[in-house]
Amino acid sequence: MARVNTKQLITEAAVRVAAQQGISGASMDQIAEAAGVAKGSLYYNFSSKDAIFEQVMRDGFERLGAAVDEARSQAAGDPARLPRAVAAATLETLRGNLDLAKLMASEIFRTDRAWAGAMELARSSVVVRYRDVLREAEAARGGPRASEEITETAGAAFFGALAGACLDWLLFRRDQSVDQVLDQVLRGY
Amino acid sequence: MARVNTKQLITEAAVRVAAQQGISGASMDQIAEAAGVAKGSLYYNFSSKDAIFEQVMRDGFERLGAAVDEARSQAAGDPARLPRAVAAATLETLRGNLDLAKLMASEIFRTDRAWAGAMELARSSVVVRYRDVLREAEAARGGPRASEEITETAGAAFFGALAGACLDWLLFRRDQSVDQVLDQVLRGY
DNA sequence: GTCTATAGGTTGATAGAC
DNA sequence: GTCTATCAACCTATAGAC
Repeated sequence: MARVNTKQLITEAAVRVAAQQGISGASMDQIAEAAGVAKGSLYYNFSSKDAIFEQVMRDGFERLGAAVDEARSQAAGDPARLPRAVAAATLETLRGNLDLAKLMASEIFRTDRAWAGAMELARSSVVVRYRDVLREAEAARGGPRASEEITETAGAAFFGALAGACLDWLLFRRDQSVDQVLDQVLRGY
Repeated sequence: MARVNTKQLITEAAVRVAAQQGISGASMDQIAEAAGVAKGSLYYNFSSKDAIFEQVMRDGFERLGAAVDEARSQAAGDPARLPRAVAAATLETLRGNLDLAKLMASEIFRTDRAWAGAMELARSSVVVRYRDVLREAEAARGGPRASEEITETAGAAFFGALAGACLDWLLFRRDQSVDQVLDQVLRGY
């Protein structure tokens, strides 16, 4: 067994390299160098380059889903403020994993990758979580009609608004606080 | 002079190929074949592969900006319905250029490309348009405070919500009408 | 489990005929 | 202005030593 988790060393290096030049632009040589291992070790720990990035994407959505779940359980008693709590947790997670967030943004609508099926499952489970958050908030404010009217599409829009504002913030206008960004995103939610 | 616009033939083919396999995955051989010209003609009309995709991105943002401008001028007399009019124009434009929309989504937050500077300018001008739409709508409904409180970040969030919902719709759940998607996205705007 | 060396295939770009 | 032919560079993946 390895002294450190070589698999994790490799996926973290893959994220760093791919954030700079995209997945196709990230060569196995560069990933090996960034991870501090030989290229042969990449192929011992993963069956292919695709397998590395499938793991990267899986980890990313899992992390995001866990952050949303945690925010939901913490704000369970106050459904009116649930959207803001979940939005804040999302922004913090993306900020703490900026390289990964950029990568996920550039891959989320690609249907050609070898790992597209696995990614679509993970993406869908996150979108459903956002949909449920909007439903709970609507129910709490006694919305006009039953919350079944809020579909996955609304969840995708909420997620898109968060991701779009967050990356605009972190990449192009960093001189804002989290609360300022939240205020801008949540006008209306 | 060529009998048809070879440059346009090439950029359109580049969009089709790159929508399937990404920009890095799109080879010059494939683009030439899809355009129905020889590879040498690619290099006669464009200085490099990067130059082709810089033109592609420029065209995409220009098309989107023009659609927003047209919707704004048509809805000029009714600022309360401006967001929906602009949102509808955005969805229709993305739907009519789905390959290009996928490509733009996967590139919009990449800062490593040779054409990143040009793309950031184009992206910013589109975000400002959405911000202005939100400001006009807020002013029309006599919003709590001056519209200066609505920043580019809100514009980026609005754009993100539209793009996120639209691509979720067109790629994963096509069994919806434009109006249904608009209803989901605009809850709150 | 990690390493080095190399095979095998693809790519972006150029040269020169027509 | 478009074509064909070709090259040098690069990349993924494998083989085999340690």
